[in-house]
Amino acid sequence: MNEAQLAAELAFQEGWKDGGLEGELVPRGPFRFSAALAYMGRSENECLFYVDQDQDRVCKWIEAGGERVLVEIFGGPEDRTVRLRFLDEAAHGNPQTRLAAARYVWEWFDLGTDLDAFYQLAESDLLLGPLTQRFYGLRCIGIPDLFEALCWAILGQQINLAFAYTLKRRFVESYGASMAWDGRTYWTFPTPETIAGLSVADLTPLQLTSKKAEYVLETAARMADGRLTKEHLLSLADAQAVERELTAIRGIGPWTAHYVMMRCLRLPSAFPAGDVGLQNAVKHLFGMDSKPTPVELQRLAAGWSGFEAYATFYLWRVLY
DNA sequence: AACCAGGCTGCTA
DNA sequence: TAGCAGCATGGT
Repeated sequence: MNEAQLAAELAFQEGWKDGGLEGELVPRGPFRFSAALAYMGRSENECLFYVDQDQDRVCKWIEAGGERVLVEIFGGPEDRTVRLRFLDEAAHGNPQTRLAAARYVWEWFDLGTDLDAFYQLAESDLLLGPLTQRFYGLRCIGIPDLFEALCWAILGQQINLAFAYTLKRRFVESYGASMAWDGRTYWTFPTPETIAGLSVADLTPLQLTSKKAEYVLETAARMADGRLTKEHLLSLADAQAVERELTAIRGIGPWTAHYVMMRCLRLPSAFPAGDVGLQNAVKHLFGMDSKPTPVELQRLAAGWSGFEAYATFYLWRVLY
């Protein structure tokens, strides 16, 4: 573990209050649980967690520490913290399981990042300033599992988000694990081992293109045999090295690499410059009559140095 | 009913 | 190095 990772682990341990059947995560810096919930409820078709807008909570069957636990996640006092309630018995006598699940949620909600520095930068930015007020306390909701992050990005290439969610649902419901609770079915994302054992013909019926099927299979094979791991990517020296490593894989281009760096590896300078959504957000906010080019976007982003990932997430939030 | 969608590969010049 | 066709299908 390097210095930054050690600091992050210490921050988590400070923020996690285990109370047995329930627990609380206290984030660093500005945070509003409702901002996270609003983002997470953007698709009715989400299959990996269930957002209950009426009751202000999200439920997920979390895979952590070698076990799976069903967790209810809701806001704490004044919307400022995240509370966890462990619903099934797996976690009840097991502090290690609770710790692992809490660590997952901490990472998922990016609770270790202090937004103050980003907000300070945004204050003098024409584009970001208003957004940080509009979405105050919003964290970059992530995808802690590397295989899930890569697959989601690959599935979502060059199609609209609604269809991407449909593809993900078919993929998960075909090859993931499930459990039923309170009249609802909860799913975990398929493992690389499971997917690596498939062929293109198993995936095209889900309406993946044959190319996407190949990309997903290749990614699964690399993760199943250990050539590709999150730990290794995190150990690399800089973002460029990570991008090189990821784009060496067929089907993973700069957009997918940066998407994963942003939502899974949490590299603050990750920036999917060619992203259509990003272009549309900027076009919309500036009232332009055509989309900015990637070069124009890069010019804009020059002022966001070190915070490109958060800038991107806040810009995306405008659209959905 | 065109046109677009949170791109990538592989081929040209 | 830069440009571009092809992919291939659902949403709006």
